[in-house]
Amino acid sequence: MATAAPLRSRKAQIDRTATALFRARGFAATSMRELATELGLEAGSLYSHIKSKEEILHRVCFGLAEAFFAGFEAATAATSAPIATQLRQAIEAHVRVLTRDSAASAVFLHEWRHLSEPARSEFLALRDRYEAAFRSLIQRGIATAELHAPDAAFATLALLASLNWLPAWYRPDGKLTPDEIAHRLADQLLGGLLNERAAMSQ
Amino acid sequence: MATAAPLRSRKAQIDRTATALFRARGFAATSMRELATELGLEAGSLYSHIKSKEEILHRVCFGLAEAFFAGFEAATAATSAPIATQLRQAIEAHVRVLTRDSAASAVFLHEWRHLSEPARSEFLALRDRYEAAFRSLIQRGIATAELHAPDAAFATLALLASLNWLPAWYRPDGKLTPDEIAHRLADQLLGGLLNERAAMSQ
DNA sequence: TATACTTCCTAACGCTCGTTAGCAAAAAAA
DNA sequence: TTTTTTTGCTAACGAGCGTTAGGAAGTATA
Repeated sequence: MATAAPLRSRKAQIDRTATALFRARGFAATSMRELATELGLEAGSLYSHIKSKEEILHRVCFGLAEAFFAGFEAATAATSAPIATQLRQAIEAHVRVLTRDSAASAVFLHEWRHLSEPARSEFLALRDRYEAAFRSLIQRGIATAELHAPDAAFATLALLASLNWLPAWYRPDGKLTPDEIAHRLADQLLGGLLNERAAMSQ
Repeated sequence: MATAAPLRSRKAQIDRTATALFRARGFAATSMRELATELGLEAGSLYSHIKSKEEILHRVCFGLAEAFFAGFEAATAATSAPIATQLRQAIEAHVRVLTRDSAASAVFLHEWRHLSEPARSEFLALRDRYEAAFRSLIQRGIATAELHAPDAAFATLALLASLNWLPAWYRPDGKLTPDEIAHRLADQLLGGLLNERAAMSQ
């Protein structure tokens, strides 16, 4: 019944469309009938491809978690590099994931609470691990005097906060490219953390 | 039928309880029956005090908007003060509103999309005005060379982003008082904006 | 005491929800 | 060509939703 060669599998199409709806209306306020209409289907037909509404949310949330971890690990793979450099690259990697799919990012950031147990707890554990990785990096930077902050945990939260607000205002057709945004954000956020001497080399 | 003197009006109790539920589960996923149970009532009884579910959301969102504006205007009333000082006080005022009622703040930040028109547009207009007020302050700071940033709009978004993530991690029983948090956040966020010379006087 | 107001109840309304069962047609594989 | 897989339909299920009508009991006011 499919007309031409589908660019992506039907399942992937459902995920993409659902992600956009979840972002715009929220998970709970998005109905399967709405999603089906958006895809030109009837509600029941969705279940030939997916198991449940929550399954979609699960895939989106855990898929993005994987992307964030992959970005961080690539950014900090060069363990001999200056901490400030690693942190800058981790920030830019984080921004790149956020901008590559800002709808999925918004869902990742706000809709995870609609996961039921045990997925919800698993998700939060992942998020904590990610946050801890950033914190550890900043702590090491403070220890080596490359960075300067009164409280590493506090600085980490403020840093991730700035980054994670991005999907709320980022527009793919805006005047700044994702890379420019990443660079500027890193500049501004590292500005408050860098030690004056180290700042010269950045 | 009321037992003792109610500390607050029933309506206010409903608002408070609903706010907590809206924050925890989201507006759409919170049912009136759930809210009623939390208050020891039946669902229908709520409607002796309120007109609709959305009316509660409306009150929370617009009430907080008012609080934010009041804080900003008080912080910037001394127009002859250095821009950096005004900005610091505006930041601290914002944080104080966020910490005074972090549940309502979280609802204000995330649940406004469930307002129906025209309330939704009115809300967004208010939010834009508030953001513009911050941006204007920063722009003037750049113009007088008190502040330093490549792009005022960008700096404003990053600044408010850091602040608005606060309700996500703030705990009233944490080790930092609201004032300490406000002060530290202001320190860290102004750090990236202050010109080096002006920084001495801060 | 009579009157009004506040507060809450029970019962039900029309509606939408996520999901399932059973079937059918097209596409792909054999 | 036969078989299997993919994709989609219609119809309906049980449940929960926000909300309302109408009544009753307690409290305050006159």
